[in-house]
This record gives sequence, structure tokens and C-alpha cells, in this order.
Amino acid sequence: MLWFLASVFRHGNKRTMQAILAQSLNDYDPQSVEAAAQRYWSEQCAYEVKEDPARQKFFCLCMLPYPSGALHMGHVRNYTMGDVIARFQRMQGKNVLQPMGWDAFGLPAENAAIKHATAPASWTYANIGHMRDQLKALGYAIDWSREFATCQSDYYLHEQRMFVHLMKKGIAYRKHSVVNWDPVDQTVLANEQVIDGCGWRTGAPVEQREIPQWFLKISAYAQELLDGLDTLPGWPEAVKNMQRHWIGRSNGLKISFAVEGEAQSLTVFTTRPDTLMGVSFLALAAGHPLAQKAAVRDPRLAAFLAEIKRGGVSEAELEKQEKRGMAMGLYAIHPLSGEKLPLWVANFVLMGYGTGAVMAVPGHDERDFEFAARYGLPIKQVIAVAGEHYDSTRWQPWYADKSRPDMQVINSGELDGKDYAQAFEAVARLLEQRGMGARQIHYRLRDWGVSRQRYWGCPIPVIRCPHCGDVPVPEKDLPVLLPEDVAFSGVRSPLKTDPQWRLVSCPVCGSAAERETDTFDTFMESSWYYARYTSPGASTQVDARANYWLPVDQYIGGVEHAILHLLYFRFYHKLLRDMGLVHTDEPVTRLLCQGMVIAETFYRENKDCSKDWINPAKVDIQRDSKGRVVGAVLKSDGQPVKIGGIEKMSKSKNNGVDPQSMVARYGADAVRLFSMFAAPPEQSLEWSEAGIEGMARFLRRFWREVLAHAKQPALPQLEPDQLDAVQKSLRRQLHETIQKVGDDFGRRHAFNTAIAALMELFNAVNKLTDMSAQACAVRREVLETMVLMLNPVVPHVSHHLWQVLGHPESTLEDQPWPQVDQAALVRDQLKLAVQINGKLRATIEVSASAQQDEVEQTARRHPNIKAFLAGKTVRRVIVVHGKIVNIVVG
RNA sequence: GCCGGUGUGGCGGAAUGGUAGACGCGGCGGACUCAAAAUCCGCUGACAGCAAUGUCGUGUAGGUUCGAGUCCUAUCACCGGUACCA
Repeated sequence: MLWFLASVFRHGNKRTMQAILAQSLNDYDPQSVEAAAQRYWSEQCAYEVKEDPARQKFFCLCMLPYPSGALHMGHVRNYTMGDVIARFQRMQGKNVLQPMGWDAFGLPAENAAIKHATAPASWTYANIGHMRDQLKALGYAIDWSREFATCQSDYYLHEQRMFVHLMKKGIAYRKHSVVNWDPVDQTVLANEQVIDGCGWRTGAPVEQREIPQWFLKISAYAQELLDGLDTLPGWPEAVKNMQRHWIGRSNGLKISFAVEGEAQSLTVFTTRPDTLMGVSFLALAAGHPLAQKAAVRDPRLAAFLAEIKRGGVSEAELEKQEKRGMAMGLYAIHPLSGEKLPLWVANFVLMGYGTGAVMAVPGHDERDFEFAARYGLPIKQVIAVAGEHYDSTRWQPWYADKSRPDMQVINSGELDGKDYAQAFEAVARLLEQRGMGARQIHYRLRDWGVSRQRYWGCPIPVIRCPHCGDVPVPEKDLPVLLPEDVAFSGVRSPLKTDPQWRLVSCPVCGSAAERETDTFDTFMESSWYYARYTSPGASTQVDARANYWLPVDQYIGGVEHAILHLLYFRFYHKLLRDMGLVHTDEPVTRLLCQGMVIAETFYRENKDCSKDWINPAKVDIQRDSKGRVVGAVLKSDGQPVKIGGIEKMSKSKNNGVDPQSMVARYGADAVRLFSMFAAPPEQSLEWSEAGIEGMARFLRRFWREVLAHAKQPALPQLEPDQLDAVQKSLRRQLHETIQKVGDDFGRRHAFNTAIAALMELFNAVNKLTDMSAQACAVRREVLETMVLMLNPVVPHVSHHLWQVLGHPESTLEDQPWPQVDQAALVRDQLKLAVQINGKLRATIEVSASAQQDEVEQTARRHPNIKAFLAGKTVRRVIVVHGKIVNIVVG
């Protein structure tokens, strides 16, 4: 309201202002409507829920936010989807739990601490306070009594206890693995902190360095995680496919190669034993013990190993690197032919994956082919396909295709003539007999490294004793508290520099020992928070209440979490199950992955070619006479700015739109409505100020129509049998809409089309000018049902209008979802499209009961159809009931 | 590199093998107004035509089908993930 008045003041028209003030009692004012509804919900504790075995439960969960400082549109979109589903399910009569919490540990708090010289803890708590207020202003049906932040010790206590348990079970273990090392800051960098192989702050070239780290044995659950995907029909196929490929089950052979002059043989895994006779060398990772050993007496090799350790450790970076290698001067013996095979070190072989060594078959593997071509290593053809010519100077995809039914092994002695399966079998049997090989199922999935060399995380509850090794912190000493009141400079973790915290005595032998100073990966906290929501205040990790609420019925979050978070989350659930805490195999039955929120970018170029990004709120768009965008100018100076294209909302491109300012200007309901309307949930959503104005316009029109209708004197009972054709058709549209919206909200999650259908219905009811008693009764049915159907999306407006329509304030949340009146759906006339050879030529109207030939005859009688059929032979007529008639002519 | 996704009017999008462009935005025209804003009404894919209507049209090139935006093959562009951002 205020912004509106302010704009009137600017125009300086006193009379208009008075007119608006006089009207305002009837005008839609989001601020007051939303404040009143939110006050009511809060006073009534309307969304606090308890277990009720008599009622069907519905656990609606959104991915918990990282408290970065301010809510962004991605959050709004995510939580509005959850809220629509939660409110809709409640109207289906379910006992709905929708909780909220904070994923409060993590790297950004440390970066903010460096930048603003604050402690990560106080920065985080301040952000949580602010973002909670912002969330509350959006009117979500959240049970706030269950809220927690993962950095609270009564949360991470249970994580530490669980870790101790997993250590004892052998699921948690320590091994060496490679990290990004910044040699200047003497610190470990996250992958995102490595830019073009250099540290983001120091600019120094990053090195790969091996350090001891804690791991969870997710690989022991690989098969179960893979099989479990088949039990999740409510998950998107894309997510399940990505997880299947990530787990990467493959069937192959583990083969031992004796190495000349070495006692220890070399083991490789291959899925292509059929190409064994085509092996021309073996490639080893730089970190392989044999490579390390060889480097000791070969300075050139040592230099090469050091060289390929430069750069970061991310897979994307490693895979895009040029393939390089160096001969080690050692030879392995081919297990069948006895041939000498050179050993090479190669940068494309990773120590952390498989055995750290591969057998190279340049003739039938594209990467080996390129490597062999580059270093002049032999390329042997051992697979042939009839009709295809093999050319060892040019790679062709069929060389590596084991699935071709016409492929056969050649140049391989007794294996010749066999297909893939036969050759696999023969090689497996031969090697098994000689004790040089074994069949193996291999998974691409690697164990989960949970150690982070950082301060702002959950301390790993381990004491390192020089005599007893790694000793778990005894139960009575848990939690190991993270000191929160620290000075954080950035480079060294305060845990490492604080001797008081670090130095302890060993709980086993009592001698001087040190705490583990690493903290957990923050995926640890986000892997079990869903379960904690079910058991607020429990002294154990979860209690019996978990088995009322779990599994989660609907989980909603960004598609960027499709693999890592969602796989760890499923894994953790199985760990909780194996501890007897939960009783299902999977944590979530239905999953919805939402797309990003994107916006136009604008910039001006500086003299040095750098760009100043300008926020869309400060820019005016210019259009030509047809409405096409032709340019943009900065509002403040009227001078042109460049349009940079549509990108994900981000700080770096300055194209973020602040939800709070949108709520202040248009109201939470308009913001909610636009986020649900502008795109289907799983696709990206482009923010548009004009679009949200359209939503506010719709709400104002709806508001006015309901208020005008409510002023009518007492209405008669609706008599469906006495309606005229127009009234009947509107009522049919209403019930078709009830059917569609129910399906769109409940099953399809197509919020955008549900809203479009409601707008269409509203346009139709607006066109009904008939003020007869029965027309008013139909109008009332439409408007009242619309308030109910809009409630999940715009609950504040609905809360108010429900009362305007004469209902007590208390009843809307639990009002049953409107029922479809099947009788109202019946049509007596159907509109059909008539095609000739698949092209639309006419539309006809026929009785709903018309038989096939009657429909066909009506179609043939249509003048346009007659004209098209003149002089042609009808070959076939296809009649699809209620849809089309297709006449095929020759 | 690999895995997954997306591509439709001026724009966001709709169409679950059956009338391509619902709904919203923008634009154009009209009503109201001294005027403007707001509001209301109408039109709005391109081309040809007075019109009826016709031709073309869903990234590109093929294919399956009575019928393809939708299914298949190839290809291009963009987006997400790629194990230490969350």
C-alpha cells in the first residue's frame, strides 16, 4: 500500500489520493493481509504437529539451506514448492510435517571470517536469525518448533557417537589420499578454490599431496545402493541414471602380471579380457608403490613424477589434461604369451581408483590408442568385425565396441574366433587355473573421504596416541566441542594452533596424545538431518517417533545435488538402519529436483576490458514497436548498458533479485505465485519483474471479484439440473479444473499448469455477466472452490477471502480438497478435428454418443472436407474417439 | 573428457503419439479520463489473400507412423554434476 501511495505522491494528485484512500478498505493490501494471516498461524501454532497413529502421515522435506546471509530466489522457489505440496497434502486429510533447519557448517563461514574479521560462529548465527525472519515473511507452513542448526553441539554429538560406532564396525577407517596443496599458504584447498591449477588467493601452482584422511566404506554398500534405485519409482529417472553411472558396476577380471626383478606382482582390473593378447604395455599411476620405488634410482623418472603432480585433483581437470607418460625401464610378463611388456607411468591413471594400474590395449581402447600413437608403442589388432577394415593409424569407434554381435577375436592363438562372452570365459578359466586372475565385480564408486583440514566443522572424535594409534573419544567425553570464540585468520585452523584444545592424554594408556584436528565434511550433517527432525529433543540420535514419520514422503531440492548429497544421504540411512534406528531401506519415496533461478545480466565495459555488472533492478529495457528488446539503459543516467545474456543468479554477475524487496513491493503471495507459475519445477526459472506484476494483477482482480460477490444478498441453493447451457458449461469447466489441479499438485507437480487452469477458470467466471439466482450460485461455487484450490500457493489471500465468503477463520487449513462432481463433467456434444492425410482441414461437432460411421459421415459432409476429397480415393479412415478423424486419401 | 538434462511466437512457457502456441508477459487498437496512471474490452507465430482459406513453422539432418514438438538415429548449441562449493 505504502509504495502505491508514494507513487501517487510523486504524481502530486491530491484528488486521486483521496479516492484511493476511500477505496482502500476494499483493495488488496498484501502487507496487512499477510501480517494478519501469519499472526493467526503463529498464535494457533497451526503447523506444529505430533505423531498420530490414527492418521496418515506426510513428511514433506526441503533441502535445508546453508545460512549464507540472505535468502535468494532459489530458496524461495524450493520452499514454495514444498509448501504447496505440504498444504495440498494437509487438505487431503494427512498429518503433515514440514520442518526447517540450517546446514550451518562450511567453507563460506571461514571465508566471511577472513573478509570481515568475525568468528565463523557469530557470522553464522547472525545469518540464521536474518534468514529465519525472511522465511517467516513468506508464510510457509513450517513446524518451527523442530528447527535446529547443524553446528549446535546437541546435533553433532550424535554424529560423533555414530562415527565412533562406525570405527568399531570397521566402516570408518583411515588411509592416505590426495588433496590440493597450496605451497604458499601451506594449506589444503577445495577444488573450487583451484583456478587453472593455481590457488585462488596466492596464485601459486597447486600440488597434489597425499595425506592421511578418514573414510567411510560406502563401497561396501555399492550393490545395495544400486539395487535400491529400482525400488524408487518416485525418483526422477535422470537422477537414478546419474547415480547408476556414478556407482558404475562393471564385470571383469583381476589379472596379475609378474614384474621382472620384483617379488611383488602387479594387479590390474579389466572389463576386456577378450583383448588380453592385444596388451602392449602397462600404465601405472604416479602414486603407485612400484613407480615410487623406481623413481628412487631414476632421477628423470622422479622429475617426471613431480611434474605430473602439478595441478589440482578434480576429475574434470585430470580428464582434460594432455595424456602424458614415461617408461619406467621395468617389464612385466604377459600371463599367457610370456611376452615382455614395458611398464609406463601415466598421468591418466589414478591411484585412488582401482588398483592404480591398467593394462593398455591400444588396438581397442581409444585413450590407449592415442597414448601409443604419441609414444610410438605397438598397436595390435585382436578384434575383427566382418566388413570393417582395421587401420592402425586412424581410430574408429567399432574398435572398442564389445557389444557388436559380429565381432570376433583374432591374432590370439586359441582364443581366435570367439566372441566377447566366449573369450571372456576362456581367459577367465585359463587365468584362474594358473592362479593369475580372478573374476571380479568392480564399482566406480570410491569410499567417502570425510576429513577436512578446516576449522568450521564438526570435530572428528579421535585421539591420536603414539602408543595406541587412533583411539575413539570415549562416550562420556562426547561431544568433542568445537570452540566457537576464536580468532580466525584464514590459513591455519584454530584447532591446530590451540594447544589447550589439541593436547590431551590418551584415554587408553594415559600418555600424552593429540586430538584429531580435522573436521567432518559438511555432507555428514546433511546426510541425517531429516531423521533428527522427527525426534526433537531425543537423547539418542533419533527415537521411536522416527518410525512414525519416516520415510520422507516428498523431498525437494536442487538438481545439483543429484549425485553426491543424495547418494551419501541414502548411504547414511542404511547405516542408521543397520544400527536399528530406522526400519526402512530408503530415506525418501518421492523426489523432486528443481531447476535454477536465472536472470538477465547487464554490464558496462571498462577501458581495460573488464566488466562492471549492473543489477537488473537498476536497468530499463527498451523495445521496438513489436515489443522486441532492442537495448537497455541505466535508470540513473539514461545511458545504454550492454545485455550480457541470461545466467544463474549470482553475486559475480550481480543479477540476483532480492526476495525480501519483492515481498515488500508485491507481497509474499505474488512472489510465491510467480515462482510457481513461470516455469515447470524441474526447469530453470527466469525471473521477470513484469511477470510478477502480472501475478499481483491477477490477485487484485480475484480479490475484487470475491469481495463484490460476497456483497450479494443471501444466495439460493445450487440446482445443477436447472442450469442453462452457459451456466452448465462454466460448472463443467470448474469440475474439470478441480480434476486437473488435483492431479497437477498431487501427482505431476506441474504447479505452472495448475495455476494456468485456475486463471482460465477465473477468466471464464468473469465473462459470466448473468446475475440470475442460479448464475450467482454457480459463481459462488466457482469462487469458493478457487479459494480452496489457490490456498496451497497463495495462503494469505486465501486465508482472508475464506472469511470474506462467510467461513470461520479457523477452518481453511484443514478444509477438505474439493471433490469432482462426475455428473458435472458429462458433455453431450464433442468437438473433433478432421484431418486429411494428417493435415487439419476442419473441425466438426458431434453428439457424444455418436458411433464411428456417424462421425465419419458428419466429417465427410463438411464443405471443406468435401472439397478436399473431390476426385480422390479414400484409402482409410481413422476415428479416435473424442479426438480426431483422419481420412487417408491416395 | 565422462555422466545427466534442455532447445517451441518478440519473451516465460502449454500440448503425457491425435486441432502446435493454453496461461502469463510484452506489443497494437479501443473504452473511461481535460490528460495520464490504474482498470476494462478486442487483436496479436510468419507469409499470401478483401475474405473463406492456403503455404510454412517446435535447434539442424534423416527415419518410424494414418498422424511426430512428443518415438528412433546422427549432429550442433547451451546448462548441471564430475567425489574438498553447498
